Amino acid sequence: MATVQKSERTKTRVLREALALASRVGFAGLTFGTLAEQAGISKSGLFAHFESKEDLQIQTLRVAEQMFVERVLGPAVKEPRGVARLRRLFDGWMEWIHSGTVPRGDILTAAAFEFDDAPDGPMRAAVVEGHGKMHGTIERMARQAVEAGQFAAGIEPAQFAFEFLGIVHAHHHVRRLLRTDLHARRARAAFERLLATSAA
Amino acid sequence: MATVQKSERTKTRVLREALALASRVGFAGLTFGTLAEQAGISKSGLFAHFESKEDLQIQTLRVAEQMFVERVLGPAVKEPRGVARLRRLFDGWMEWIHSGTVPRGDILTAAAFEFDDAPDGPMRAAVVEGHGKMHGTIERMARQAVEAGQFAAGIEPAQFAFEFLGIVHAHHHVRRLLRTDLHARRARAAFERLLATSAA
DNA sequence: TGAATAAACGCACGATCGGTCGTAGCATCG
DNA sequence: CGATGCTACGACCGATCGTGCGTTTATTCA
Repeated sequence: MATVQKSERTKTRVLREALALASRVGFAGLTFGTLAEQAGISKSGLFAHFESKEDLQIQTLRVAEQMFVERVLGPAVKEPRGVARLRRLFDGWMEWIHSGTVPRGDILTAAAFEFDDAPDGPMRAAVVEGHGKMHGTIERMARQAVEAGQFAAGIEPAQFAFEFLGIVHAHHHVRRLLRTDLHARRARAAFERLLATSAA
Repeated sequence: MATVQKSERTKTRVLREALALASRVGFAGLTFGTLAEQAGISKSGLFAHFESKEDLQIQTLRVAEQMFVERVLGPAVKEPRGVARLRRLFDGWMEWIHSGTVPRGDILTAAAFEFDDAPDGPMRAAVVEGHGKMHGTIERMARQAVEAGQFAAGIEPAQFAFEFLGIVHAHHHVRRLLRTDLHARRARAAFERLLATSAA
């Protein structure tokens, strides 16, 4: 028994450091050398846990996704279907961006920007898959709002999802570029306008 | 006379190659080695024209900006003030993204994504400055639309600019991530909705 | 044309990258 | 307790990065 292997605890700790590091310098800057230094482990020791840099990146991304689900998506789906759920998702996402959890903003959005033009590979595939899942989730929520009669019948859920993600990404980007939170209200206003013009 | 120095022509040619290269692999991937190879010049020969990598990046960015002004901004400002001008700007920008001019989409937007979280430096400053100019331009156009009575009096030009840029950036990003042009109509629909809800 | 100048070159540097290998230490379990 | 196997280590490799240096080649101008 006692399957809480020593190795497993080390790996968890290393992954936490990896997430922190990636959130500061991006996934491309997540190198074995710097991670080893930060985690207090030797470079070659890392290879006992990750078989390649790509593997390290993907596992780190998974950790981030898991945190996003716990802190943003989970609370949202506890709300009743429709507009309330969409609102909670947006609020949670904005909070996630501003929280100290991931200091430089939304690491998942950052990864999407980083790898949108990368050559094909497992990491890019993982990012694309994550984007697809998120898009599908928002689309489903929008459809439920239509079915509940909260959104007009003519509203296209996919169009709604595109614009929803666009607002979140725009906020993330401007925040990082200008290093100010002043645009949070712009994003919120855009979201409210999106909701208003979708209403039945 | 004949002040069209040999060097100047070489530099122009090299910069054209640099722009093509950066549009394929990003500004970070714009290395002296690969550029030298592509331009048919030696690595050290490049240092006769660019004193550092940062210098090379900035000069390449300037070339791109100049092209953007010629092909997108110029035609737009020939339209009458207000909605017509904004429409032309959007159309031109979408065309610019899809044109073969810069194969991988809008290199200026790409640069903004690449450097939004970079450490301070001349290149980041240049990108921020470019974003500020663009934002200011759109804001001004929106204000003129309000003054012309085409937009409602309550419309905030800065909010309009934020959402305009958001739509363009979202399109650029999704296009690169999913490698399809299917979302051009989503961007257009979002833009039309933005115009419609801004109308007087 | 010849002297002065500028452009382009080959070469090499130190740093850092992802990754391999042989080995020593320590946890795990019979 | 003692054997086994995983964890972590230090040293090292080849490639590539940005960037100097000293020299050769090409251009410009008197």
